Amino acid sequence: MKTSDVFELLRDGGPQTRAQLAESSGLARSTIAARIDVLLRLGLVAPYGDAVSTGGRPPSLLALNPSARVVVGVDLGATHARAVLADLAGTILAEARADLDIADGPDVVLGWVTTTVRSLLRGQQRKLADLAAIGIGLPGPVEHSSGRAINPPIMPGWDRYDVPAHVRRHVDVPVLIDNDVNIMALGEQHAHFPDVQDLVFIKVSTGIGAGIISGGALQRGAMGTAGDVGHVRLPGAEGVTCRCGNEGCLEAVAAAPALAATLRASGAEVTGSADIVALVRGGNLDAVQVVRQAGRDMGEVVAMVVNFINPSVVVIGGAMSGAGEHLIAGIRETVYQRSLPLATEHLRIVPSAAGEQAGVLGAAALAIAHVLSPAEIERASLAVTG
Amino acid sequence: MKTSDVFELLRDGGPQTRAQLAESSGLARSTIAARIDVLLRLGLVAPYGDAVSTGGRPPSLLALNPSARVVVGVDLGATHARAVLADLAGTILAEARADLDIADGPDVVLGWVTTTVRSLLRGQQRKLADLAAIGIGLPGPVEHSSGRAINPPIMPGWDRYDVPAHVRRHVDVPVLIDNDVNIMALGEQHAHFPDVQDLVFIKVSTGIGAGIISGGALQRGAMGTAGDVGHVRLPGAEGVTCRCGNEGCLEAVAAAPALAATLRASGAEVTGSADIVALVRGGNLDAVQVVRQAGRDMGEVVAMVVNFINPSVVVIGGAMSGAGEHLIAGIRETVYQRSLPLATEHLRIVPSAAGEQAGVLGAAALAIAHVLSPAEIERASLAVTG
DNA sequence: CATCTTTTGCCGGACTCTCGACATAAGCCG
DNA sequence: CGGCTTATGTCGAGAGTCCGGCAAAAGATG
Repeated sequence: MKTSDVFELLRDGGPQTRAQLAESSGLARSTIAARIDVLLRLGLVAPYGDAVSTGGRPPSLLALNPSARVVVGVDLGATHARAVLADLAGTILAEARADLDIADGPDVVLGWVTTTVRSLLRGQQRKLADLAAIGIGLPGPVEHSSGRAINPPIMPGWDRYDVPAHVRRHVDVPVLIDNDVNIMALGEQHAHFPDVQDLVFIKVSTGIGAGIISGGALQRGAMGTAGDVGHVRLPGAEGVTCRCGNEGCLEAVAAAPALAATLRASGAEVTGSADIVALVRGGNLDAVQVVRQAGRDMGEVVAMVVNFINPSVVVIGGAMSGAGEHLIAGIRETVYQRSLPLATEHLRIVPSAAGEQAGVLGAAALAIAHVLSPAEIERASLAVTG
Repeated sequence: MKTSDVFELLRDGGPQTRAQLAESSGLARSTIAARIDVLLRLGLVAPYGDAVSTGGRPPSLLALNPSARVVVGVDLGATHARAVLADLAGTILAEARADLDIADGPDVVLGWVTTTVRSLLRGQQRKLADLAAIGIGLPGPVEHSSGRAINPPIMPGWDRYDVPAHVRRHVDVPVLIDNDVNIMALGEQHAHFPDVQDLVFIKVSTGIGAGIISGGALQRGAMGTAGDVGHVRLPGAEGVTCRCGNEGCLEAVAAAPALAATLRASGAEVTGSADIVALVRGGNLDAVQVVRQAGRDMGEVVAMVVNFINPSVVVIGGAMSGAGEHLIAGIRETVYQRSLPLATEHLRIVPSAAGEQAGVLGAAALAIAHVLSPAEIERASLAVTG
């Protein structure tokens, strides 16, 4: 049983002919043909035109068929909900969003999710059977294995609520749940750093959190709460109290509310990260300075993260990342000063290329990873052959 | 091909009868018998006495046979070298150590290693063929896959030196190389926390470093330099310069040299961690206070690590850990104050139980993990059947 | 001591997997 | 257009795997 192996070859080897597959796998052409037949019947693989003939019958190229199935990725934030319909390559086919308060509780929010899943499918003339899985990101600590939020601070009514069960009652497909920052990390990796094994995504908005991909795998920690970088005590920030009850936290100094407060003190009218970003984009010097300083403060923590987990890419995302290079510049300034040369030698610190879509892309990636896992492929191929 | 699966069942299921194995694996008794036969011939499995009869012939219990093969674990420090001969359960059979300067270079140090391997084997009447692998820990950044040290600061002459090749020229067995703190983490996990998937080992002596086991796997980072926690900037330590060139580093405040300097300033005669530990053990109040404060300072960083990677166990080891509960108490004090409740709920912060042996135990564990990996088992069983 | 129960070793047969060969399809070339 | 080259589909044979049954072994039981 290893039709999944053939699939893997095709997946990360690009379009190939049967002969090439036989060559690189060591199996006989006839065996490969049988495997390919299964994958063709599953729709996971499709002909990809003919290659150039070398004098005889032209070989037919085979490639992964991204449109065989679709997945839905859902990104639930504190006050927004976003969903995409994506094919198996992660390409977005349709989008939806709503201003939805997570505090309205599972019934309301998941109700939106299930109706949106159906309407997205309808909008693309896709049948329910085409849907392979749903990935959902939640703004709080999540036990990935059970799909439940655990003591989430901003999600009243969600504590230990069985999200997959709820969704499956309405749409019976596998449902994968993870933390919102984790899926952003996944999304950025999937879409822009497919070959990077060690990536840290830092989300800056109301709070500051990190998603850690190390050794190629998402690191969730013992309780699923890994990635908290907002409450590191920052040198020089003594006396500033944070909503967590301690003082000197990074979040109390460099997250959006703190920057807004600073700017308000000098007369500007700002309430949230959007306003700050607007000011920076408008060239307001105060705002630029404040953001750059926030970058320096964050750099202190990023330097620590770089020393600790030694990623090859650090991605800065979240609402505040709209302030662009100023934030990144501040971060780089500190990181390259404070981190060890060996760790920064090949380090890239970049703004999120996926932007607001990082979350939904990651949720889709989570679903895709499930659907295309060897175990799932084997299960599916058994259903076709048997 | 799945004699390795049967082995796994036996490995983490404890002594079992063939019938039980057949039951839990779903295979037929005869198939299990064939697999067991191979494992018996390999020596990896051995009869483990008879179980109680239920009225007929008593079933024979089978269990992993730890003494089938042996491994050597080597822990190389800046000024010491330590090696153990261990069986496949990680039980130490014989030990050796020497005062050896790593700066003497690969030829001298690895010369000691190879001769020690042979003498350890001779001392236990073991043949060279009984040796299954060698694990070695080096005090610097290591590229695990190639077994080379990369730009190691305290290892002149070792940069990119091919350690496995050198060792294999004299003793032709697989040679696994890793960072010294990483193997300590492995050792502590293997010996005392076999079921823990998320463990951070913090070594405190001349420097401060961490070994990270997350999601059950050692996290080495992109360049193999993960785990550096010594050069985090500490709030309140501004102005103290560190050997790394920055200021305010944890290491410059809480590592052994800093503590020794503080104690010397108040008149005590101390040069290294051993002296400090002796003073603390002797009840010297100054020393106790200094160590406790060092604990608090470290706690600041440990709290950060706990928030970031969310381990279930933090182990404090290294020469300074001999100062015992005072150091740990200081760490706990800060961690439980600074870390998030969810992350500390089930967190244990404990002194290293393996102590000075953590390194060699971990090096042995690294070797054992290689020998007992499914791939290696399959390879070996092919050699027996074919 | 004879019989019964349960485990273990052995063996034939069924099943599956994989291979290589052969026939067919498809395009190139004179 | 017919022969040539190369790719693809089909099929039977061989190898290996796994299962179930049977006989022997080892101890319990009366």
